[in-house]
Amino acid sequence: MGATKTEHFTDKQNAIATLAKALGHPARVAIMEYLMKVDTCICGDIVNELPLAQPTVSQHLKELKTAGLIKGSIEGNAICYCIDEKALDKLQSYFAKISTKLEKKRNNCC
Amino acid sequence: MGATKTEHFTDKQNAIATLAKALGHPARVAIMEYLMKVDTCICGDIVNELPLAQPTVSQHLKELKTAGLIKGSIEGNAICYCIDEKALDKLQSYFAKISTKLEKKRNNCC
DNA sequence: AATCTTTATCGTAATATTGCAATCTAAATA
DNA sequence: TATTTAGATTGCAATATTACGATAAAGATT
Repeated sequence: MGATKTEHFTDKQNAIATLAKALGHPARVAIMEYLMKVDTCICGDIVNELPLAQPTVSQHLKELKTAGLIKGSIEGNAICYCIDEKALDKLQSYFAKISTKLEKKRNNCC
Repeated sequence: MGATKTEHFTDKQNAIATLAKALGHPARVAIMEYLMKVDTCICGDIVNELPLAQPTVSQHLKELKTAGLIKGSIEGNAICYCIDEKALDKLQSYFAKISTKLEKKRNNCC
């Protein structure tokens, strides 16, 4: 088939999967890291930072935006993209929670 | 094309992307959560927990294993899967670091 | 207004992913 | 040894992703 059976899983599982999937490509990780690095949100320039053609970068940006990881506001004829902290907080607290749980168990197995 | 240009990105970016990609499917998130939930690592049963056929689950397990998120040891004619903490630690510290950095900047933009 | 600049969208080719039925493998047990 | 059981592998169909050339849209600049 090829289509994910999202309806069989919980909303939370789907939400985490969506965020993780959005970061499941090195170009998108690179974009996030670039947006982190520049102190104020830079407009444009992302294309020059990446070894990919402009339409490809635009597509990756769209996916990050759809997933809620970044937001973009129009700034003249350029667009100002920056990180949406809410989504990253979700991921951060999710993995923090898991790490805490794992700590408690301390290798009950394997 | 369709093939990711991994060679253009840093090892670290590729590593994070690989881990994120592995969690980019709700079934795999569900598997991880199930392995978290059961106190000791249970052998088998994962198939019964998921709304997917056995070959499909087996494939998802393989992907999680390849990404380094879980490890499996043979236990008689069953297999004992459990979470590999190292990979989760990587993700946890990655997002923790990002969150700290974002905190410092406090919405310089947008 | 004509042109430039920046970003999005369309169309398409190459490749990857998802899912399952059928089948195989190997240890366990009858 | 024949059978059962747990899990992997194979093969295939449906769908998704990745990448880019060509082109469009819209504000900026000349």
